[in-house]
Amino acid sequence: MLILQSPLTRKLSAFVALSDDDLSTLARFHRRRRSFPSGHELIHEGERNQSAFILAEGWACSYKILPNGERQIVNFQLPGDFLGLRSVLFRTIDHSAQAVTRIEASEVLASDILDAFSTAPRLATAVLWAASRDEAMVVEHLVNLGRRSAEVRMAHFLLELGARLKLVGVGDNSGFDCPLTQYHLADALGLSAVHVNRVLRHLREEGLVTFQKGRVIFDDISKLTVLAGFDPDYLDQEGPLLR
Amino acid sequence: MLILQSPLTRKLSAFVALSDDDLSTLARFHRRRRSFPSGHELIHEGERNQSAFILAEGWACSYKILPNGERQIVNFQLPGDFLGLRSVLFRTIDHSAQAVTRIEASEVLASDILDAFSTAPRLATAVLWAASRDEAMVVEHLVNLGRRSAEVRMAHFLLELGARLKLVGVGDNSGFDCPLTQYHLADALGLSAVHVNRVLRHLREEGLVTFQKGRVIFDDISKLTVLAGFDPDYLDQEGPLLR
DNA sequence: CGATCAGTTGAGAATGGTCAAATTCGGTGG
DNA sequence: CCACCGAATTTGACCATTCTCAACTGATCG
Repeated sequence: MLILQSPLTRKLSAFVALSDDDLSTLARFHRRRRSFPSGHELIHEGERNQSAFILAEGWACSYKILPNGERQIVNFQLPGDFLGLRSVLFRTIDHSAQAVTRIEASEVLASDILDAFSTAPRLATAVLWAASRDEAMVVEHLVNLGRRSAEVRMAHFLLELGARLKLVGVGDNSGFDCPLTQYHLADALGLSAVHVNRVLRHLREEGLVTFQKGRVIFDDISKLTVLAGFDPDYLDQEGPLLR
Repeated sequence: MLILQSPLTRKLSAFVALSDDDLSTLARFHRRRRSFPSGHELIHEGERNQSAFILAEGWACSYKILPNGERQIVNFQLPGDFLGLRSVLFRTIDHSAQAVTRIEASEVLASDILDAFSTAPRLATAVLWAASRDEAMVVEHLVNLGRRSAEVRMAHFLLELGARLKLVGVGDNSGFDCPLTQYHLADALGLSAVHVNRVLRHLREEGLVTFQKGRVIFDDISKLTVLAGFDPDYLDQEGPLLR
């Protein structure tokens, strides 16, 4: 039994009860662990045979660049999340990913993952679960972009980030430390940086949230939750589904 | 060796070379095949222990309804696509899905899929691949909503739909039959139905695409592709990745 | 032959974008 | 400690895209 678990192991264990064999296979994913500076691009859109990464420490984001140079951030990754998992199953990768803060990440080769799948089927199921959870977040983000106003969009985004961080054990209902700039928010929410600033000011003046100096403070989380139409349970997992 | 393959089998075979065992496991997914009328809701957001479906014939869409009653369509499903795959791995399903046309679909229980995973690891990999392909489409859609103008968004959407249908063998570069209403387009693209109408008129007047009477005609597909910044290859798979 | 639903069009309003110019803040070198 | 630099944030004025409301057309169907 391992005492010190990686964030990924902790996450997957919340879904499936993993055997010792599964755990040691997972441990092998963490051999090539390295550190990358803030801003470093780990995954390059269009690259072939790109390997994936498991984030162990820090924040990252995945995004696409449009022909006109604009950027759309698809999601942010926190410790325990995969980076570029789709590159394992596709010849070329369809998005880029970069470190938001200085990060620690383990490189995982496509063959590592595919081999693990054939020998450890429960692990395969667990990884599919993790991928589904990612997709659920992307879907929620898509709804956010398609049908919510800038203000509600921002509120929803900050609440979701807060919920994710709470699950990982960082931050609580009062707020969280947040290394994102207003440009990150703009690129994630499909807004201009100028408008992000105005929306943040308005939310602050209404006494709902404060985003300043690398910290998000939920001044009135219940009002904010109502405004955003946010379901606080949607990422929650009430104990392992598979035993 | 089966002569008549299901659309799903054909799709998965484009990615992994499936053994006869895999194929017969896959065939078992198609026992409970049924027909549903246009508009029927097969998957209900918030439901527990919801089963999934494999679409065999017709078009469907998955979507979320917001507190204010607005709808955001996340994706359209064509023959060979899964409906509600995430319900297999989550206790409650986070979106709804309904038939756009009259459809034929096979109900698949969560246990069918999870059992198949433990006995047929290649199939597990193939399903993860299909899920990743779905996610790639959702990501592209997200970028569409976040960073493209209504006109470019529409152009991109119609080209993508055309590309998917071409892969399935329906339609070609000249156009395709399309059962969607302008309301479907509005709910998918995050626009009002009124604006959808204006955008379609403009694209038609510019001689780029015509969307009328259940048919999409690419009047000038190369100009349209440039306008949309569309990569025609992004869904393409050049022969099986795993042998 | 009404009723209904998808599609069309116009006018005015609102949301969010662009451009340009401050201002603040965290370093960094002297 | 202080002056200075670049990056991030803030604000104002004006503009563009898209929405809303409302009315009208045309097809289909019982």
